[in-house]
Amino acid sequence: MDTPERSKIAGAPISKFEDSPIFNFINNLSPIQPVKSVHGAQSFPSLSYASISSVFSSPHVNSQKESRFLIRQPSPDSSKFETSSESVVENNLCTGLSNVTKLFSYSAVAQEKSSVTCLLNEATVDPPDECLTQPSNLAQSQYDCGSPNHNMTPSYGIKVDPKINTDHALDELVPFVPDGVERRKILFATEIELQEKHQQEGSEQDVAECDWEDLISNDADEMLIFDSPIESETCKDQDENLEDKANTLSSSISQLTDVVDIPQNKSPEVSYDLCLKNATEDPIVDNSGDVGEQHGVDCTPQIFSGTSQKQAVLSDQTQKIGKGNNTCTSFVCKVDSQHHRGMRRRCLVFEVSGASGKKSNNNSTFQPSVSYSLPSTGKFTSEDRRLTLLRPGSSLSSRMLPGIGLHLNTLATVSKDRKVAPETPSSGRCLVSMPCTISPFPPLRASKSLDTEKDQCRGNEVRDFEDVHNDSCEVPTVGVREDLNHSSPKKKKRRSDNGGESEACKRCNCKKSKCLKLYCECFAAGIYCVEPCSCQGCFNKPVHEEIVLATRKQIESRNPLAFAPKVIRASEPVQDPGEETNNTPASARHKRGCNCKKSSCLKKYCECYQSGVGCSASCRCEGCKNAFGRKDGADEIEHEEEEKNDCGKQRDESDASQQNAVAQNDEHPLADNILAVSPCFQICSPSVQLPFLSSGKPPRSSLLPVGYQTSKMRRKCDVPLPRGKIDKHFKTALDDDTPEILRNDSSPSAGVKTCSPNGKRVSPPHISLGMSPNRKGARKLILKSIPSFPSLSSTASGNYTVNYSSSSFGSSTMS
DNA sequence: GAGTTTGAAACT
DNA sequence: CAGTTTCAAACTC
Repeated sequence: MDTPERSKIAGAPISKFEDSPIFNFINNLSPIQPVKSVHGAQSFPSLSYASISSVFSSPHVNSQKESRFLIRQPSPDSSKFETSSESVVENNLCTGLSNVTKLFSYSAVAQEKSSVTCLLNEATVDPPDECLTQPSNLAQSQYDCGSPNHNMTPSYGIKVDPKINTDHALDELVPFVPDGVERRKILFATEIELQEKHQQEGSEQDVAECDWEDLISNDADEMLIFDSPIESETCKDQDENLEDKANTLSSSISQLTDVVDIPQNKSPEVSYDLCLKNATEDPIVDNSGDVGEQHGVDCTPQIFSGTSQKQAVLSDQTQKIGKGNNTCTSFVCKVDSQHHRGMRRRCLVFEVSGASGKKSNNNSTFQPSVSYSLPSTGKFTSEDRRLTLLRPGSSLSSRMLPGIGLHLNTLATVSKDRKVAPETPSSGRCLVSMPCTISPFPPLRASKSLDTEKDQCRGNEVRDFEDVHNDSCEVPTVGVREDLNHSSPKKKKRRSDNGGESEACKRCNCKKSKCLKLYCECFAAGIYCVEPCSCQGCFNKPVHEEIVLATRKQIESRNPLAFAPKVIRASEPVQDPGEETNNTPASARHKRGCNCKKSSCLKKYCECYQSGVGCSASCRCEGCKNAFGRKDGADEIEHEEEEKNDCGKQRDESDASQQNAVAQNDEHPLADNILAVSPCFQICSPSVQLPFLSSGKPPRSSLLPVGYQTSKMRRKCDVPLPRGKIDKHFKTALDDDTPEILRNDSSPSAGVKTCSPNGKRVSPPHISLGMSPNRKGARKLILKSIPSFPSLSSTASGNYTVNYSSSSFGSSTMS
């Protein structure tokens, strides 16, 4: 907390670090050379500041997540926890160890590459408060790890990661140890020296740093509140119980650890150093305990990050342990119990982030739920986080992310590489959630604040994703930050919540479909049902992933585009990056069109209206009065009749799109992103502030699949729209001989009609999954939805971030 | 909160 | 492909 401690950390710990095998391991693992680490150390203080801003500026999802995980990961010390509960989980995950290791290594590399520092990443991810808090944590951990530049961070994280060390990387660790220690020593010494110099040189900076630290310390204190002795005790008790249960399982793990010869004694120190914040702030907390908790916490994400199968395995293990019913839940619970402290940390962080530090949730109790300010349900999954971040009703709300789910999951499963958000399965969505999908949205939101309630809701969803994503990937996005600031840790609310938000956020309420049919919004959106859902007999949960996937497959077999976004963007991707893409919903059209007869397309019964798009020729509606664009071509909204001359409906559509775009472009980052992305994105990004949206949640389908534009619609109007921007977009779109899907997903104009004239889709390849790299749109999709890297969620998130930035910024930033 | 309306999804 | 049924959301009271 206090700077003095910091000094302590900087100085005293060194020996400990050196001694710790983890340290050695980290040193060995980190591709980065010690020098960098030193640099990082120096920069660290300053970086912390800069990082915050920088974070906003540039989100490096990958690095963040990874860094965060790495950082948080407890030292091997907590042999108990690790061996017991975590070890079990880890064992299950063992298969994934290699992956994890790769990820870490990858992350390390990526971090090096990425300018963003770990701090930044986390900062971005975490709410401002969190940032403050984290800095202390990170400061230590990260600091130790390396410069904020990230150079060291990755390696550090890797090293730190007890799991890897004990479980997977044992072999690797052994060899690394020797060098690492000395390196670390040198690095730390250098860092210390540098810091001292730095302090001397820049008194001002120091002051600023001190202030910052003070702030952090303050925040930390608040956060620490959770760490009250009582909590610690309870946690300990729980931990003991868990340990007992897990002992059987852990025996094998302990053997592994023994083999590794990781000095537990030292490990605590290391963990302490790493977790400086906790340790410093919370003297009460046992180092080992902290470590263990951290492990648990940290590990969970990693575990989750693993494939669904892995998750399942984990869940099984956790069940054995005996804590939660659901795999996710159980796992989470276990983690919580075992790693209360760690959870607390995390929770604190999240809370801070979510609540912007406001809420300390008060959870006098230690339970993670509390710490996360999660839903009372006790689920801890990403959803919870999402909830906390999300909704709050506050501007922030968070993300929907959770949802990202199945489809996302599917994608994830398809590309195992993407890993899921670290989140636990409990939150199905979160767990399953595809980090990738998530990541993209956050930026959107970030870029644009969601004003409308629905938008918020969507935003919440998105945020959820973000949160999840962030949690896993910790993408630093300005928007996220904003959200965080605004967001209260409150759980996301659904329909129950009043106001548009509630609607937007609401989940399904299926009673007979088991949430395995398109009736179910969650399922249709490709996300798992979450707590907020009031569905009955729901199978759309991570636990039933197989069923869900099978069902999904079945449905897709009937209709390949069943899960594709229902709305297609009319506007094409802006040729000029500078120009705004008219991604607005208005420009979009419903893939199949509506069939309204009584609602006149003026109510949400109408999918077009619900999606905020005008009716198109594909609509079979009667008495269309769609405010977003009539089927006949007359736009209710400020349609410019002049322009209509060009192309009847299309023109109208385009007009509407333009107008809407003009009005909404900024407002709806979603449109772009969403369109580009998959339905999942839709969920995430509902931020369009359409009137209806404000009142209600945007239909998940509302998001346009990027690639699909109704070719018919466009072709009908060969003539470019009168308006330049739109015209441009459309031109591209119109030109398209190439399949629209391929052309662009994200691009507004690219929107191709997914639907056949019949209204049934022409099945374009799944957006998320495959996309030919050739096409811009496809490429974007790939980037967004699919993590290029096989790596865990972090990578995926990173990809998304990139996309996001591009999409949010009009694709100015290219992926 | 219950009931009705609506239109998509699913089924035949 | 059309008609019907089922379903859940949207809406109303």
